[in-house]
Amino acid sequence: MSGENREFYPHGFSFHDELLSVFSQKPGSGEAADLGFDPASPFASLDEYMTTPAAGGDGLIMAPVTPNFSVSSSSTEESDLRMKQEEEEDKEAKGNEEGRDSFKKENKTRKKGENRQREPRFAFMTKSEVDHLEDGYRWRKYGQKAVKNSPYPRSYYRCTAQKCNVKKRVERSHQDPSIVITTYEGQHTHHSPASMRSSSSAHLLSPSPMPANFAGHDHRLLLHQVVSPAAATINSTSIGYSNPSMYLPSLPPSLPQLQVPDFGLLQDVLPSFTHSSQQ
DNA sequence: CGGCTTTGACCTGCGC
DNA sequence: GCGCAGGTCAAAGCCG
Repeated sequence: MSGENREFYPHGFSFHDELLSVFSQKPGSGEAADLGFDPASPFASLDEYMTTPAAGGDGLIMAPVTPNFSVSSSSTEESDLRMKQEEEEDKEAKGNEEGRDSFKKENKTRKKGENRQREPRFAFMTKSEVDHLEDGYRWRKYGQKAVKNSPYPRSYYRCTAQKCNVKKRVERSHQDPSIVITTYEGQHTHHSPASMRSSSSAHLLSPSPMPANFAGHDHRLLLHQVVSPAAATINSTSIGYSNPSMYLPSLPPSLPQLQVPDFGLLQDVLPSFTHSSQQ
């Protein structure tokens, strides 16, 4: 489906239009402040957190490409999304550690009052013409539901790899139909099939497990996309990190002059990228 | 024929 | 308890 794109992105990863914003949710372990937005933080909202570089922002990336675009919009949909994620964080914090390989049974047998096991979630918005963004993995659609207050349905995908329970939801913003909201849940237990086809880049991959949306992605491509909106002529995708510092401890020397209009060096936009601490 | 999408039904959680 | 919304299942159909 994206064979033509692999000429540019040999990982099989194709990008969609413009990277708008990236925000993540911490892995469900109760360590609320580690990777995601900390409800107890001094920031009144995730918006504020995201737009406040001083926050450190581990796990939260704001990388506007379009100067006019503001991730700090008061979009009710975005607010809802954040609220849901924060709620899920709370649930995760209370959750127990059970096997995750039979979520179906879990869902069907879990009684009210019990906390459903939640995988780490990671959501980001992408400006894209297509709903399902090519990310190097193979996905099987297993459901679609109409979303309240939105004319656009939400699609549910599951990774086709065996023993890989990564799921993702894809929905289009009703506020801005050009924006696709993708939520990944879980971690891949394997490498990106697309990346495996490219031995030249396979060494860049982190060992699994890794963020569902990121395994097999050369983050330099993201950075390149950030600074090169012109690349939108290629089908392009935005990428998010549950903890960017894990995967991009320092800027690759191959991209020494990354500049983001109005934001200076990329490090200034994505401070967590340059954090030396890793976890 | 295998893999994938579609879609209605079903289940669960939550608010009232 | 009821209704709503989100999430998932699974049968049927499509497609290469």
